[in-house]
Amino acid sequence: MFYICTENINTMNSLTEENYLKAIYKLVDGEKVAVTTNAIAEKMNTKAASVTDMLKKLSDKKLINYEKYYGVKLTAKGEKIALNIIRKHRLWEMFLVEKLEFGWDEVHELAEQLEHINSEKLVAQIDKFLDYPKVDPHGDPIPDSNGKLQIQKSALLSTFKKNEVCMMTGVVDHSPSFLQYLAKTELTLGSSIRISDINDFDRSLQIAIGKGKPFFISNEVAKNILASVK
Amino acid sequence: MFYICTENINTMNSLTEENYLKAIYKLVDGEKVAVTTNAIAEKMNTKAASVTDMLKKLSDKKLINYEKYYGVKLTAKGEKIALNIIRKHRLWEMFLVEKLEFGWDEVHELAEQLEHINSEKLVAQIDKFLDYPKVDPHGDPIPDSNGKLQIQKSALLSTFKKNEVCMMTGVVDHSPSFLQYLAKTELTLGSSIRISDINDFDRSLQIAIGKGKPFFISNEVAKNILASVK
DNA sequence: AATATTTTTTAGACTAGACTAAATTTTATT
DNA sequence: AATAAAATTTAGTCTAGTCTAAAAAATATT
Ligand SMILES: [Mn+2]
Ligand SMILES: [Mn+2]
Ligand SMILES: [Mn+2]
Ligand SMILES: [Mn+2]
Repeated sequence: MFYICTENINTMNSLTEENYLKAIYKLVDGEKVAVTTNAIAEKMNTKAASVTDMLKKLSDKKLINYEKYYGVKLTAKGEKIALNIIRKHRLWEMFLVEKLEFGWDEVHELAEQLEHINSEKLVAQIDKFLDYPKVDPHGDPIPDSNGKLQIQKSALLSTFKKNEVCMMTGVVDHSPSFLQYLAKTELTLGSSIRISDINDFDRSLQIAIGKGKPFFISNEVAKNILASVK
Repeated sequence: MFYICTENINTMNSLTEENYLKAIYKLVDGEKVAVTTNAIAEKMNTKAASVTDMLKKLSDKKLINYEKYYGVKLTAKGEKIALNIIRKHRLWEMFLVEKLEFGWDEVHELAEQLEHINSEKLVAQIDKFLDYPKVDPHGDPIPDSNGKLQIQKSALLSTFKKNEVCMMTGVVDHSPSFLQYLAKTELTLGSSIRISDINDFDRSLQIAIGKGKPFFISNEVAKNILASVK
């Protein structure tokens, strides 16, 4: 049993407020625990005192439930706004990669700007233009216009066993350097990965993509790749 | 003889600073006169006192030449920044109309937001995606990446004579209501217009588009349509 | 040339969002 | 249970951008 927010979320929230809501959403990450002031401060690259100020404001606007010294949770409305920003972020990333020849390693910062553009029609049309994609260029799911999110059940590539075959569905680390590294291999979203060997000592893997020739990846890399059983 | 700015314009200017520069550019409008504080205040929907504050700041940044009580002119660098914002505005309008099924009457406000997105590559790719358009959906010229503007020599439709044939190249009034009115007629950019009659009393026109049947437009409308001799 | 009007600038105050330093509350350790 | 450490909030300050009211300069009118 859970509640759905039917309120109009197209109210005026500042760019800063939107970023705080998004940060809180990402810190909650499905778990039901309250998010701490320090965690938000770190994520937002700001100081705890600034966060406290903003929490009061968001609380006044009924976008979060805030209890002093305890922590903070998004209200249904706050969560819906956060999901809408994430929706826009991921649609823009998809647009940049699919239509404007951007690499998957160079879209995030730009999407951080574009996600704050305020136009329902624009989002709807971009969505249509891309033919309603379900995931973004990094394999992250795109919330629908109601803020509903398709949860995908993937596991870290490092948890698969020898001779298993799986499909790459996403990445954990989104840093340009990691994405650029992957771009130099055959590891892309949708790749069929066969684990041909696992090194007992360092947990590094020998893998093969489709019918390609096998190559090595470190455990560090394998821990940052998401895959689903085929 | 005139000077070209070769300075890097990709410095950090706030959204507000960008809007002031654009407002000043539009108020200069080719003429060499200085722009007044009150004119800027009116265009920016703000008060003269606020304008004075901003003029000091832009002057410190060497983006305008500001003399107290006299008025203000853009420096070469200030003008280049203004033209770059206008370039982005018009490219975004074109993108919205050409690729996302927006009407020409509903893109301006959205472009006011999008023009402040900061990414050289994004602009270059949108330009390429649109196949390097020369004019925006309203017939306004799109500055190139160096800030060079193709000046088009058009005249008001109200200045043409009976039986003359011309081509519609743009609009003076950009308001949604005027654009929506035009959208209901056959008057669109590129339309071949023949002036079949001019009413002496109220200067209203009887015109025909291509081989279409003639219809009337008021002098008020004719004064807001730009056309070039065919 | 003197005076009135308009335009522009200055002075002082406000808000959003940030910061530092100090106070308070919570949590961990003895 | 007392004390130390960590987390959080409060208090006070700062900047960008806005405002109103008053002062100063420029322009128009007599
Ligand atoms: Mn991203
Ligand atoms: Mn992404
Ligand atoms: Mn426009
Ligand atoms: Mn336009």
